[in-house]
Amino acid sequence: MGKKDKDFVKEITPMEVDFPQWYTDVIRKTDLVDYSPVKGFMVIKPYGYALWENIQSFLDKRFKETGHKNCYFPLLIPESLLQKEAEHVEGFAPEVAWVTHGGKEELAERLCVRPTSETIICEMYSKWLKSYRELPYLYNQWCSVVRWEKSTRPFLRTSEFLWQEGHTLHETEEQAQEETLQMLNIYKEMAENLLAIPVVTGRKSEREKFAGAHATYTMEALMHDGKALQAGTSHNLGQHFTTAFDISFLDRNGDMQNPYHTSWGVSTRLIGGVIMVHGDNRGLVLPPALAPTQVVIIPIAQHKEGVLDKAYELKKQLQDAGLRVELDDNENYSPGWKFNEYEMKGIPIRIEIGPRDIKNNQVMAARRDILEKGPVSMDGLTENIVQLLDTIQRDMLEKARSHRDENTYYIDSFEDFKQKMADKPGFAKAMWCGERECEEHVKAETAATIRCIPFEQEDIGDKCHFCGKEAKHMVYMAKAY
RNA sequence: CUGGGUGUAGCGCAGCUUGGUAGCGCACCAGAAUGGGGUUCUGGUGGUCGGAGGUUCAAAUCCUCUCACCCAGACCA
Repeated sequence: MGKKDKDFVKEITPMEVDFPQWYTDVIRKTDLVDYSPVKGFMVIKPYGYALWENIQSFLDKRFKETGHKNCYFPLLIPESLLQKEAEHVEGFAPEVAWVTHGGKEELAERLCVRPTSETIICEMYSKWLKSYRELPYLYNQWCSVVRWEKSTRPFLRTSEFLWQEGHTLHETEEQAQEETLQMLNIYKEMAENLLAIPVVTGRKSEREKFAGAHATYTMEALMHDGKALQAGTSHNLGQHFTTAFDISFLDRNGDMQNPYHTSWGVSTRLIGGVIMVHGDNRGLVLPPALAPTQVVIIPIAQHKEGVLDKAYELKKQLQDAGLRVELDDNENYSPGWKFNEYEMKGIPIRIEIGPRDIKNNQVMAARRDILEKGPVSMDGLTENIVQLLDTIQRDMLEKARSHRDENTYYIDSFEDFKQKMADKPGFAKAMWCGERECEEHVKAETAATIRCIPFEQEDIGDKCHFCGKEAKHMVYMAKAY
């Protein structure tokens, strides 16, 4: 197997030099998005959208398997509805876009462009729900939301983003909690099995939780530069909204009661995560399960007798096995150009087929993740490629896990923490007193925040590593996107 | 919102100091040869210099105002 001599391409700034620039270069050169005329709003181009579609189909299937149904609620929400839950409006008001006119006439009541849909959905739920017999409500919607962000970056933070939001109602507190954790687990399964991104799961601190939630659970991933990305959240909303919106039902005892409520969502931000976890200096690296094209076939010296025929035959053979295959027979580009192009786009396997291979009853297959290439016999080729895709998927998850573990460390003091955050950002495991004041102090000094209070607690001390008071939880700390 | 920076062809840039009517590379189009790691040659298309106003015989270039975008903070999926 021959390894590449060059580990970069000229259009992409190496990530060691300037990670944010590397990110921007990658998304632009690989044709995932484009900037629109409106600041902060991105156009998702076909290649980028295909990634989202694959995330959608994975999740949509799991949502339906767990009894959820899709529906659609309106884009605009009357201001009065947004006001109903105090904590919620306080959290979202600063980033809401408002519609004030219909045509030339000023509206009697402003309408907000949804930043999330709890309020409008609860308003409708309160009209619908009558009896415990109807519960649980298990609804989800795929839509976009708008949050007027001050600074934006494609996929990671845009003023409008695509997501799904699930909104469920339950008879009991226990059922709501169970639902909240079930959905978080589905997200985790998706992150690891589809995106090949290992995640840490746990609960958010009071400061970091969703505005209006009883408790927020999160999955956090570590990016290549050592910063954390909140990759999905699931909220147990308790009765906060159902009380505020007067959603009630007659329970089994004939008493009026407010149901328990959850909401959960993941967004196109996940695509930014995939880029920053797996990408390298040659561009994107896509896990096979997610890749819109899993195998690209490049014919070599295609004008020569039989090359193209064989290439098309191969394409059909692989497609029949259920693989997503592309064949590039554009004569205007050299093979070398195509190699670079498809590597940049992160396609997991490249197959080269030329006169020499045909003579030897083989093809050349190159792995994008480790940039290795070698001959593979035509006999049993499909099985080998299917298996290779599987191996790549597994290896990518393992590689990301190793990277995360290598960049997760224990600290022994606040000084030590500051030092480590400055030298080599990553996840720091620390003991914390549980107080908001302490958390805010740490953030002001280090820009790092509590990413989560992990489900898997470790006892690494009695005292808070930041203020010295009695410790309540072990937490993951990091600088975040 | 605070601090810094940049606006000239689709992208990256030069020209501005010392005003004279716009140029280079890539991309794109046509043709030919090439084809196992960004192939070569030839010919071509495309902008009036972010916008407005001013100075001047003459403004990409000088002056004033304005808008947009980028980066770093603060705020956030």
